[in-house]
Amino acid sequence: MIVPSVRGMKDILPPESERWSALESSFLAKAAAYGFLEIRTPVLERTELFARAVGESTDIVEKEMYSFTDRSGESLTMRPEGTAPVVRALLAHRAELGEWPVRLCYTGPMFRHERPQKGRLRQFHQLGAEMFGTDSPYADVEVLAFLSGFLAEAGLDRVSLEINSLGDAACRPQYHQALSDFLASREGLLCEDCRRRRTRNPLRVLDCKSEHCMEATRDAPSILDSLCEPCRLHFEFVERGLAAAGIPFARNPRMVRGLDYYRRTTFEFVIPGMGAQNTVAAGGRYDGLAEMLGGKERVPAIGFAIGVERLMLLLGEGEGGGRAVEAFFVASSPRFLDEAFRRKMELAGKGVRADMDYEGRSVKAQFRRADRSGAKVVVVFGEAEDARGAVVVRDMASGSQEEVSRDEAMRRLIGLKKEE
RNA sequence: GUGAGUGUAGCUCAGUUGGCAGAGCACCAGACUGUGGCUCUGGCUGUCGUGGGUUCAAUCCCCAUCACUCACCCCA
Repeated sequence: MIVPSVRGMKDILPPESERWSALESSFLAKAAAYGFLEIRTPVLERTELFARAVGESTDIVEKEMYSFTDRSGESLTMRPEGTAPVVRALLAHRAELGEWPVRLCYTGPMFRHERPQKGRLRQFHQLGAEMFGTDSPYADVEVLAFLSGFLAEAGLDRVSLEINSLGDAACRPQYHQALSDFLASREGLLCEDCRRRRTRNPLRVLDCKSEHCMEATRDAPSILDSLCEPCRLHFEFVERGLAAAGIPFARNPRMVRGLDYYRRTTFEFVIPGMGAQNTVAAGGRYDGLAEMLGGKERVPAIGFAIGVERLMLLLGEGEGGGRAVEAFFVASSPRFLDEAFRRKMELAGKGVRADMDYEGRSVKAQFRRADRSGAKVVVVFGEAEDARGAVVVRDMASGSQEEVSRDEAMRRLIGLKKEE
């Protein structure tokens, strides 16, 4: 009985793994072009970090964290998201990271104990970026331009960007109160879930998919109408910036985020008609988080995360990597295996991939394998040529072949690689 | 956490109203005793997810369990 893998955790096999690597490198390259350099933080953090950053009463902290007590009695948690660890690292290494703004990005696995579903796993992966140390809405526009540019370059079309503002400490409480009062007046019309949400997290009611609730909240007060002057100006600046950058977007005053730390700008890239998990990337501004985590100074910040699995889903199978085999060596007799093997190793050392059959199969079978391997040429080590120190080089596409010296054959194969 | 569906050869699936299981593809060998892709011929492979129960007998019925899928919830 083989040991099964853990629920919701998947092996990523070639050639899919090749596409993952390619996606990650293109992300890091794009990030570098915008000034974001990679940070690698531990997968494990103290549970307290997420409890404080993400919010005690969020679903993530309440029931989705992989937490355990380690041998020293400390409660540790496998990170459910990437922002809190990066902020923690920023505060710990403030002096080493240079002047504001500090731009960091990351890639890696995150863990949440949810019921697995299409586009949702227990170990999933994110590409993320965070920009620290400026309140300027230019930062919001920059981060969105980076994200939107990356998604487009990755080959994603049909995405739409939705933006919203959650206000700040000055205006959000008033809005909460206003919304709460409104919902109280409509209590009877709400679904069971929403009645519960009404007191705990009123914003969620606006996001309910139930038709009754959507109807009942049609004329609910909008957060965007309740913003204080600074928040309103900030939001409008971001909108103008996006327009100037040629990035299409839509306001969505009902957009809700699952983490408590967001302030002001929030955004999501969604794919219409992709099923339940239609958010491929999301983020927002979190100006208060550094202080919540014990930072002495205020560090305004904005960032995003992209769901790699969801992005891969959208990009489809694609061509998929896999390294092409340049040449396949056929040994017409087992006594040529040594020679063929030595040549194969020699080519590998030069970065050329050759393959051969080690099992002593018939020439016919070796050719069949050569064909399937996709090799451009087959090199035959045979009796007749051996006396002359030569081999037969066959072009698999055309079927033409000729006899050349072994050294010449090697030179050609190395040349073949260089032509690409 | 809730609900529904699925789980049979490497892959995609069929199947028996309960009697120790099949197809296609793939794979292997052969159809010229050094040469592939097409065609033809032959061949190999399964604890019928796992553990119990009912039965003379279960892959097919019952219970449990695990995994996967989809939806809800929530989120990347």
